[in-house]
Amino acid sequence: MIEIENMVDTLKLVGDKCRLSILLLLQERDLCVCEFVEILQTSQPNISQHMRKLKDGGLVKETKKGQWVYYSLATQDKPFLTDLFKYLPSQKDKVEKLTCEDSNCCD
Amino acid sequence: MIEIENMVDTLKLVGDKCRLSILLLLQERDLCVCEFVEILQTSQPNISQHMRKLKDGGLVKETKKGQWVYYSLATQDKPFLTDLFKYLPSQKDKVEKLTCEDSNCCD
DNA sequence: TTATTATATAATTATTCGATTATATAGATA
DNA sequence: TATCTATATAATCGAATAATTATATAATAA
Repeated sequence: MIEIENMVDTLKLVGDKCRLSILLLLQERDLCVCEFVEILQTSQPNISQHMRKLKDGGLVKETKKGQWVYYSLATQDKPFLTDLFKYLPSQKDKVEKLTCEDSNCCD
Repeated sequence: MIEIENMVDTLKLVGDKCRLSILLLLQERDLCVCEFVEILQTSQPNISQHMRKLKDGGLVKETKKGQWVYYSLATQDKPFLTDLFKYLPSQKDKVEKLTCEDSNCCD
């Protein structure tokens, strides 16, 4: 059983188009900031600030690899989120279309 | 499958302590505005405005009975909400403690 | 009719929030 | 070393939001 206040905090985090998209994308594979920038068509600082909120809320964790920072899902302790994600469309195509993979970005 | 935008709209609605509490309370039984005011310890206009948002978002529907307006859940078409509510504590005790039921309120 | 009760609406205020812009940091490379 | 790249942080701005206060509406009761 989850306290209402804790649930509300998490729902506020996922109740944003950019952050919810980030979490769905991370279901496909770990991604770095520049990849989110490309897929979500927004600025690097915008992504960085959303990632900080998600990290503070315990929804993602980060791993530094050289100059890149890879983010991964940390929602194992929040099965209600996994339930929720099942109702939302796969972002597989978006991750596969990344042009980063063809260039010298993030490797 | 639900569009991300639609999901975000609904998550914004439930990502508020007062509104999420209202929805959980409505799982027990239909309630009128004055009962929410008593249970949630807030003002009547505050409840009314939250109810309007929930109604606009299609999460509740209203039934007028004399001078009272009873609200009920309208989440049959949103199973992901029913899933979510399962993780949250029952509000049965709060509804049962209503002093309204002993007085001339809401009958 | 007038008064009372339940609810809704409008106006206001304070706060929060998402995005942008500018700047800083830290690692990689020349 | 100096420079370039990826990311983070800080500052600012405007929009959205929750709550309060005041007022309106609508049904009931006296």
